Amino acid sequence: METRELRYFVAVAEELHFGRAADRLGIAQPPLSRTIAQLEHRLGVALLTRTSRKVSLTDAGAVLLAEGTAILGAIAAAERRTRSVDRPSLVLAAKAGGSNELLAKLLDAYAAEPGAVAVDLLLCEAHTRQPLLDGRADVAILHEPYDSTAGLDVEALRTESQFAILSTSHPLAGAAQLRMADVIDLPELARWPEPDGTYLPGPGVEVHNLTQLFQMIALGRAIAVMPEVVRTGLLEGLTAIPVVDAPKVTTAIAWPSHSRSRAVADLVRVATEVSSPGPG
Amino acid sequence: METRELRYFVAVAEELHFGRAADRLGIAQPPLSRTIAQLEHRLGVALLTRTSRKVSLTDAGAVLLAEGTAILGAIAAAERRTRSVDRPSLVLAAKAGGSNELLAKLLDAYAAEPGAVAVDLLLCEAHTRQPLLDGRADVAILHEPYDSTAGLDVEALRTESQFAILSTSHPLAGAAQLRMADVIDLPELARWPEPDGTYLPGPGVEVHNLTQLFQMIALGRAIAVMPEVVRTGLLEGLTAIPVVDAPKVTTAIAWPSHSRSRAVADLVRVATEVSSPGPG
DNA sequence: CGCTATCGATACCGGCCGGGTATCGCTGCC
DNA sequence: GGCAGCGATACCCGGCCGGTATCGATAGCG
Repeated sequence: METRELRYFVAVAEELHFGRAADRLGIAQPPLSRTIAQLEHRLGVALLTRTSRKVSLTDAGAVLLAEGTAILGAIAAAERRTRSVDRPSLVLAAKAGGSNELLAKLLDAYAAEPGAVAVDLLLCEAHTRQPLLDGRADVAILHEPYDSTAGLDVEALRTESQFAILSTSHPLAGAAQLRMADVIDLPELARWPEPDGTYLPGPGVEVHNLTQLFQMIALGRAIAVMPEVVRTGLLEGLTAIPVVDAPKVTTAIAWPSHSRSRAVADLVRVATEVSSPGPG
Repeated sequence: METRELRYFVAVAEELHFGRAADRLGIAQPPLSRTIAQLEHRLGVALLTRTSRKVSLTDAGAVLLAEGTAILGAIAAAERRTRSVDRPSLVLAAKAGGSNELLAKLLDAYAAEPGAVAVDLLLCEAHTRQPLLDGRADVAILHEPYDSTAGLDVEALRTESQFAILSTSHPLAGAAQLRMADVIDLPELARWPEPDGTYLPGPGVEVHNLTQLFQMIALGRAIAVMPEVVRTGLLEGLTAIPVVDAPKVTTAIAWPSHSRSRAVADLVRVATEVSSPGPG
């Protein structure tokens, strides 16, 4: 199976439309049809069912789509990592607006290490997992269970309970504490994008970063349940109320499991030291 | 980067010889040289340093070799899994001769499940990780910390302490218990292959499966430190003595982290049920 | 019920690229 | 210094990839 075939198949499987997929790939539609047919022939399985009006995935196609996107990400990652060997530097992916205090401590402590390399920050709107998988980042700060850690090596840094963030004018703003049942069905509960960038259907506002979320909350248009850490530096007019039965959120540092980089190992070690209780 | 380029590069990087690599790939040497040069040009990095007498890897080449073999394995896995979607069956990799009792219970219990599919057993000489990565197996039984679980999802099944296995005529055979310091430097300590099939240098006998190991031990040519489970059905003339400070060994069931197979999920659940304490 | 727009498949053609053979240039060795 | 081994280069050929033109099927519509 060639990379080209995989790229073409993934494009069609995502678009479910040969014309649009060909467009996205920058080629004409006939060679695309032919390549997919060849791939199916060689695998001996139908990947797509097509009528002249509709294209859909078979079970086998769904499997190949899942594995194929992972493989294409791994290839992109391999290229980037291979290219950047000679200029040692580290890209750390983190969520914009989140965990800033931990991040600052980590960067300071790592910079003081002997043999520290330059650390570039990749601030992501939401998910830090994708850049890790496709090689745009070497290490990522993420939050379980919100972010999936499948296929990554992970070191937990700290665990926090969660708070409801809401406008001080919200009816629930006076409560001393809340339970998930109090908030889970509220129509103003903000919705985050899924890893693929789409939103699950629902009533709440669609937000794609923390700044936007906080503005929405301040305007009384949204509420959210978030880890304790975002309380620091909360906007005027917002309040945080503990949600006692919300699942604990673990802030963790993650890296590709086959990473052999000295710099990554150092950064992870510093991260655990910085976040562990005790002096330092 | 195309799969073909990656295959070619990995062949050269492993052989460190263009002629042999071309031979292994079934092509002539000139197109191989040309393809590698193109790859280097496109990546903008030297992957190999060649004199007319010797080929060696650059740092960048070492990175690409590591990532490339993983990618090629993933591609092979994707093909196999895609092909076998329509004929649901499951391949379980296990070490030949190890954990047989657990294995039997697992297979029996799973077969009794509603919706169980056929389970094929892949009995490996040593490492069950590789067949999992390259798609020859869907699930594997492995032992931490002996086997690396990087990139896999793992469910621990049971944890055991370790025993020294030795001939009854061995000088240490009479001891009630041992410590690692008693055995670690013994010249007859058997050596297992690394994941790549090679052996680390050392004095001990090179063994590649349990049967062979036990024969060597019975002959007084070797000793080994192994999990408790191998005591059941120990050969005549062998004895097992607890090594009190040896690291605990965890038997675990592992599967590729992006697996979405119902059958795998069922098998893992049954495995945890079968191995958990209590009735059943 | 037929016209039409849409969409994937097919037919066919041209250029590029991947693979082959022949050969060169370099290097270590007897 | 002759020779053998090895990778690079030169050059040719055929197949495959991508393009245009067109077909066949189907859903929507009046």
